[in-house]
Amino acid sequence: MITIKEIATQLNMSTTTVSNVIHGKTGEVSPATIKIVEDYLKKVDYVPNINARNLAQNQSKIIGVALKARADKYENLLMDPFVSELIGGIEESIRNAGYFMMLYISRDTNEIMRHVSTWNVDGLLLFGMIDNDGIRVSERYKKPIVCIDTYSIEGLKHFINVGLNDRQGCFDMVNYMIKQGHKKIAFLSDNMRGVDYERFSGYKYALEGNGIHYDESWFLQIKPKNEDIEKSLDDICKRIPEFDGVMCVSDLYAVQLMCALKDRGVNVPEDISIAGFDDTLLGQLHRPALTTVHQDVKQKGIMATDILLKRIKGEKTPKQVQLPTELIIRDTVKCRL
Amino acid sequence: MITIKEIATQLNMSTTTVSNVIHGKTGEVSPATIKIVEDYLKKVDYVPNINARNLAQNQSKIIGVALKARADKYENLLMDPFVSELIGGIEESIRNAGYFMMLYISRDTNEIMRHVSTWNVDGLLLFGMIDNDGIRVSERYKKPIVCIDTYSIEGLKHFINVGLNDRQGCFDMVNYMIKQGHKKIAFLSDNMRGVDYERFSGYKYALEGNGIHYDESWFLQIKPKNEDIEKSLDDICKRIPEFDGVMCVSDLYAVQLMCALKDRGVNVPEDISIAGFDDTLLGQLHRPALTTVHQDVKQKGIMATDILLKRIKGEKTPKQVQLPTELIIRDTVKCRL
DNA sequence: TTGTACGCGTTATCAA
DNA sequence: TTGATAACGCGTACAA
Repeated sequence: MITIKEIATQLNMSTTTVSNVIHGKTGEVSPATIKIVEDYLKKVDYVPNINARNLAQNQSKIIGVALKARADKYENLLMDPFVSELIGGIEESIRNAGYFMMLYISRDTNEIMRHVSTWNVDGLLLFGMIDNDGIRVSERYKKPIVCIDTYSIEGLKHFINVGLNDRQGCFDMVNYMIKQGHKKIAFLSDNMRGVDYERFSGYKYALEGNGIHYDESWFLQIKPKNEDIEKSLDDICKRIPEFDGVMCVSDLYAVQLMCALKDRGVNVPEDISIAGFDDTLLGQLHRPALTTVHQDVKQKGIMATDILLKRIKGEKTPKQVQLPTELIIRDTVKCRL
Repeated sequence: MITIKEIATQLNMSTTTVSNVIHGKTGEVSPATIKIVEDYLKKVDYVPNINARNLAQNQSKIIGVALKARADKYENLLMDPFVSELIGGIEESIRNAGYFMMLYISRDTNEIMRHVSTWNVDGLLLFGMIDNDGIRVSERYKKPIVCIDTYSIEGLKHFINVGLNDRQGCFDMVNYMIKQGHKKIAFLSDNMRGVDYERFSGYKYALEGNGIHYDESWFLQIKPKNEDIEKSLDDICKRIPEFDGVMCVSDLYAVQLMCALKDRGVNVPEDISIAGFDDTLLGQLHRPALTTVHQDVKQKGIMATDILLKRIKGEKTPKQVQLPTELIIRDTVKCRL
């Protein structure tokens, strides 16, 4: 770990000169000196001490990526294919921009804030915030923040959000199902907040637009925690005969449901149609292949990161981005006409 | 962002006293002062500047997690369920130990080394290293390093490795297949190095132990890159009639193969038996459910992190860990007797 | 029990 | 074109 000071001593010059060369301030240095310094830097394989640099410049070159885990979900958030694909896109963007990614998962918003201020991150990417979490963080932390998939009416004033037209996506799919002759369509989710609520709204809106009356009993609740999932899937399967189809809030749930159904001798799509949302690997690698609402998850991560980086540089960006969805018609919704 | 100096001024005392209280060196400070300082710290919500602290102590509290991506694989490494589950375990362990995780993905070992020295990470977790990559890094970087799933005869002297009894796992599975009446069993993989080679060895050893002669043509090569995968799967499917079963090097490939087969009207396990390796979500959520070799991926991540943390603290640890495998018999290998 | 002063490695200002 | 020197915020030896 050689330092600038040491290099300066070795080369019999000042730290300023060395530093100038390192930063390409060539206008200030004679070509001969530049050459000498550059050669020496290469020879000793100089690596700047990032702590010293950050201290001097009051920056960090770190993008904090904070995922808020929900208490009622899996212990391992990254196992959700949606999350891992998102992180993949984010990591790539951060790296390409010459920044560094510090990943932090927590159930506790306070912990996240502490983490963020400790590292004095240059910007923050937030996922999994519900209700006022995002606002709380952005009020406390004055650096740029971009949320992903956060719905909050008040929040719109406080933070930038990169989201999806969730409502439209679900609306389109349910409309499609109705056009294929489905009438009694259930909605499967684990909760009714944020993204899930938006998707639910699109679902309900499509039903109503086609003169189908939504009944509360059409909401099928899955409990994703390890110890509850089997039981809740069993309950759901028992109710399946009541319906023509199920709109699932995610591919993961759609596939879990299809497995449970198959284990009970129920055939998809002959006995019941299933639609998913997200278009992850899980649905693509299922047979029958899952009919689903596509979103470009990786792109979402990239876009959120790009906006954040622009904000860090002080550039203008949109305050809200809503990515489009696309219907992917595969084999789990059957025509019942 | 209040500093110690400022607090000291406000409270009319020295920075040393404030610092001492922060670090719980209470033996040196009067109870009254402690109270005053602690209250004030809470009031202003003091957060230490980590850069200054790290600079002064020449540490970082960061664990670097470097994934080496292979050029011939997917662009998005995290999409592999195995990788994301592993990272999930690692992140949890790092966080619980009060450290921070900096994730870095690259195809270039040099880049990884630069990243590591830049941040002066306290320890390094390495995944995806092949051949001498691990050695190169550990020779250059003098802080503790733990590799995950790296095979290298020379490497054993240089670095700690947390791995799996890959050979035994594959051996057991192929043995089981043979006992179920399979004779011509192919091996599906994308390469023949590291982990894949070990698994292949177990496969071959099981064949030979049962008097079955392995022929080179039994190696089925899949090309995982987006643009090649369809073609390579097509080629593989054409060769399936030659075999009784296929031992796949990963669940991911097993599931991809099963989808390709189903699309071509080939039934698993009636027409051909398929076995996987890893026991990820993908195989669990497939029907027929995948018969596979289980490994506790999350545990692998946790164990690697724990060993690294012990090394950082200067404690003794084993140099090599080999986690066990377990056969998971589900529905994709049929009895052919 | 409390305070002074310096070092950590870098950047930046200003003088030479 | 180059060189002193002062910050940046924290930790700590040593002095008071």
